[in-house]
Amino acid sequence: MATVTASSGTTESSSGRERILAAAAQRFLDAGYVETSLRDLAADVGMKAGSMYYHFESKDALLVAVLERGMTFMVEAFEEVAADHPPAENEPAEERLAAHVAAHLRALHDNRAFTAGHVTLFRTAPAAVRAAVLPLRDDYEARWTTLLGELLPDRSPDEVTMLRLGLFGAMNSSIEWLDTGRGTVDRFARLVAGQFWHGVADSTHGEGVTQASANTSGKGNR
Amino acid sequence: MATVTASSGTTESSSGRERILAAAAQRFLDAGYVETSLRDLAADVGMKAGSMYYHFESKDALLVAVLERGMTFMVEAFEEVAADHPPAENEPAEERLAAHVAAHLRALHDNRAFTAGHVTLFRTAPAAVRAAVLPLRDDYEARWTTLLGELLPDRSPDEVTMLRLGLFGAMNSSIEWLDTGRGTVDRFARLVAGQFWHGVADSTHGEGVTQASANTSGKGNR
DNA sequence: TTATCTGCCTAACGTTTGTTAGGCAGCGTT
DNA sequence: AACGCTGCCTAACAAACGTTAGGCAGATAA
Repeated sequence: MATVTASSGTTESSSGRERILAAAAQRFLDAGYVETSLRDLAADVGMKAGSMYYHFESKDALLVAVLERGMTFMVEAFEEVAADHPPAENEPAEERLAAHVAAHLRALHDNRAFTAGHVTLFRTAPAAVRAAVLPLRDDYEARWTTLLGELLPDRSPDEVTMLRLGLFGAMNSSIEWLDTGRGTVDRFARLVAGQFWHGVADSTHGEGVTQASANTSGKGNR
Repeated sequence: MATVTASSGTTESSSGRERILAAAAQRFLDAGYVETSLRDLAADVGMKAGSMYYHFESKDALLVAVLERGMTFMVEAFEEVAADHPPAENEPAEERLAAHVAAHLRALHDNRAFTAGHVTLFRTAPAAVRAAVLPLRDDYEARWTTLLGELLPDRSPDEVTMLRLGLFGAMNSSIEWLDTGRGTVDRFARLVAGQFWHGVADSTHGEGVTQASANTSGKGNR
């Protein structure tokens, strides 16, 4: 199986490559990987299909580049919050969790085009693509596992793992229904963090998530 | 846009149609919809590609049939539990929730091949396919919304909707990592139900979810 | 001026895809 | 015996796909 590389290359910024990357991310998100043709993609950026091979060695490499950037956004957002909420301080666990949940959701939705691929099309991506992106994903997941392990010292590692996967499922699935918008994302973040920590039976919910723009019927799916 | 029908037809049971349906469900789950070719699919059931058009009018109709069956499993499982846990009795809300969570996860994993499509490939399915399956989906979601509304009378409808979507995300994403097996699924169901209701800070977790066969590194993705 | 590199285009290639028209063996019914 | 239905096959179709080889205008450097 041929390896697929995509990271770096030259000085990173050339307008052509960047425009292809952005258009590809958007199309992969809207239509999926296989159903996106290089000809349509090229038309988006005012090129012809063959021309894109000057910037990317293959369609697979394009997907790898999109996914790598997406996961890089997530890792950077995590690191930023981790710096502000170090484990040493005796900050309440609930607040540390809330900060990380908010950061995850913000990074996810602010860079939706690049990050959503990890939710929607990583599973069925070509094997070579998955292999190329997996180290970055494992890295991010390991940070969360460590964090939750610190926050829940009396839970077994297996429980921590399953709780993390459940939390990821709750957060990441919002890609498919939560209307983008800072206020909305932050409100959902508070709801999820509060629910994850205190449960839903707790009557002391915050200021409330009213007027949330949830796509309640699913009919908005295009 | 041409409509796509698939439900019923004859007496339902003819070996040919049924074998195609099962093989298609499995292949769609493993490889995705577009990346599954009718020729490979036909080979699975010992046929040639053209022969399948005797049973299904198109590839899209095949996908519709798979998704319809999957959602039917879910609805039936819900109804079964709803009959045993009627709203009238003053059963603790926590127990009603736990029963429904367990039923959802069991139905999901016991019929994995048919149900998983709703998680993994509904979003990017052809528009005609989504339109054909959407009524069944809306029906199932409405049952859950009603249930959660009864269980959480002091939450706003918007909050209920978002909590449901979060719960669905946590449950449904397990399709991608939870090893099938009755014991495992039931243990995860108890963990999720307990976490959703009491939160993760509650120290009185049940007998514990040890030895859970979670695919912790994600490396198991094929 | 000449040479080199960047960035894109044209035109084609081989392959794979969903789909269809027509045929044919086996069976039960009349 | 003739008929019709079921269930599958063969062979081909047009369309779309990812990818490649070669070329060409413009800028930059020697």
